[in-house]
Amino acid sequence: MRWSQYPVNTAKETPADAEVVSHQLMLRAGLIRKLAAGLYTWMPLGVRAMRKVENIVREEMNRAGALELLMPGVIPAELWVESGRWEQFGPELLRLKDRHERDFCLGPTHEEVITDIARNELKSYRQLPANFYQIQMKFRDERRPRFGVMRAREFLMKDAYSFHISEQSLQEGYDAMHRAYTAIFTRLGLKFRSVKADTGAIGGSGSEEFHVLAESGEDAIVFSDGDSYAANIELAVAAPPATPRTAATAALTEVDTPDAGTIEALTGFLKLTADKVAKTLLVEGTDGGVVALVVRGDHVLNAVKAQKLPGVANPLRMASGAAIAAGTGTEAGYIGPVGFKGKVYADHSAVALSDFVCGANKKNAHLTGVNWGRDLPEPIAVDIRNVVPGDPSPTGSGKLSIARGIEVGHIFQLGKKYSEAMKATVLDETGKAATLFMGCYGIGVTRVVAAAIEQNHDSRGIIWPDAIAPFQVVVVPLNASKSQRVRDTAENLYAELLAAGYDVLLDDRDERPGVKFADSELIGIPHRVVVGERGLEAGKLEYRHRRAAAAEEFPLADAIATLRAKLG
RNA sequence: CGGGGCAUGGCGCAGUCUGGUAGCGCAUCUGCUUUGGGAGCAGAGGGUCGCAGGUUCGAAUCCUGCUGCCCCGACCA
Repeated sequence: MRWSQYPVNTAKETPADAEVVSHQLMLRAGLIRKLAAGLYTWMPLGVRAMRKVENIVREEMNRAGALELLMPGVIPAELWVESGRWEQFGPELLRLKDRHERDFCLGPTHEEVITDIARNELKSYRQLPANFYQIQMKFRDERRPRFGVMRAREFLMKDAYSFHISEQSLQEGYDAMHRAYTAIFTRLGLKFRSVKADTGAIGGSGSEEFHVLAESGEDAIVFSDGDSYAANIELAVAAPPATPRTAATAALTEVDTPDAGTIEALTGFLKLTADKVAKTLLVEGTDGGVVALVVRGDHVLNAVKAQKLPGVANPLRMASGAAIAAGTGTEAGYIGPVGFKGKVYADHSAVALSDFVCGANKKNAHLTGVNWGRDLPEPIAVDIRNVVPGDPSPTGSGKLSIARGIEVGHIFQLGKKYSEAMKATVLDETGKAATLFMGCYGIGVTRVVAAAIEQNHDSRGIIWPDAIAPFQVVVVPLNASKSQRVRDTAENLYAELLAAGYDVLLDDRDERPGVKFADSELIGIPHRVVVGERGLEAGKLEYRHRRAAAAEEFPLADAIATLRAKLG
């Protein structure tokens, strides 16, 4: 491709409304243009990167035995009513009516459609297992689209669905997808981890997420340095402390703590550390009352864990000011479990406290020297906090660390959730109808592109991994208008690289060297060859990798062989 | 959906408080010079100041109502 015929408008200035680097760089490099909130046009350069990801995904899915198909983006409501999700899904599902006033939605995911296909097309256990996938634009009416294509409303997704006669076959299919995903992200050249995950709204049993590691990632992922344990923070198990609670030594005392309604203010006022404080949070219960959740002052409540507790409303809702007053007689900031009449859950680490501090259920007052069993009943000990770095691994070996990640893939064992609701069965060996076991497997293709940039960039711009780069190599002639020799050499090299099968970009624009260097670095082409009069005098060209600190010269005569070695 | 903020050439902004002929930088176009790290000079084109009302002799500026967008907020590929 010739740059002069390829309208990429690069920008020196960073667009004001772009928050994260990948979004900024994608706009500056002219990969995408915004049409509306969460809706982007992929410009030619961006599409090239997107297609590279897409093709690797396609190849590995095919290699794993999955079959590509393509379902409609617009889905009739009936299928969603049948699965129960027309009611459940909420405002993320964009609903619309056709000219006959019939209800439709824009597909945010395609379990319903594929299950309908499966129940009509799959008749016998002999046809199983089967795995269908598509690569398609999805639409989710996100409550808050942000970070450019990272969380867009319309995005390209690879979604796969597998069907099985048994749980064991499902497990095998799931494992095969895990291997395929590992192969995909490895080939893409990204640093990634898979972690155990909560199944969330889609439902089902086992589930793992694939995260591209990046400082700016929205998700916290947890892994052990002692073994292969890895989970996202929502699921990561906070093990009970190994050392037992120490005996009570202090007497229960009420102290005045004016305006100490936060842990920070309280610890400052009482001159103690937050791990001596029991923080009490009131949440709505299933019976209309409130439930007390107690965690240590230095810990954070984990909503996903808490809302699974018996008696706690799911999804988790913090109690209103009125409910707090009714339940405790005070306001948030001074709540404590002593004398609380409702159900009290406490995190293992809070249960292990002795002589601790908590709210006195009286404004501007706290209790010190509090001890479970002596001053109040033993609470129900549970795991309701986020793990913190240094916590012991729940497997017993090693300590946990926390890293930031961007979720780019998610695999689920759905079980019979959809096949049961939609009556998808096949005949088994005995000729009886058997409900299908299902798995589903997603990769956010457009998000992978953004995540790759998030993980691979510097102050000058994008640094594409070779596998994703829109062009592998850029040929940069310097001051070509002044030199026939530079022009001819660059043209020849360009032709030879094309003939050798490389994606090569020839910067044939009549621009100054600085502009060309800056542009090719901004758009992130990993390999660069400079053709200049200076080098040609000595029969040399110049090569530089986007990550290299300096350029290296090589003989013009060996150009193709040298570049083959560099480009792979 | 709550809370906060912003809408002025393609992009980034000033001008609004205190009404009086719409400006700057980048980008674009033309010419000359320049050419190993985002050039210089000279010139040019491009904006019904988000939309609709209102106040006024006069509104980007004041008032009212809409709309769009951005940021913060516990489930997303």
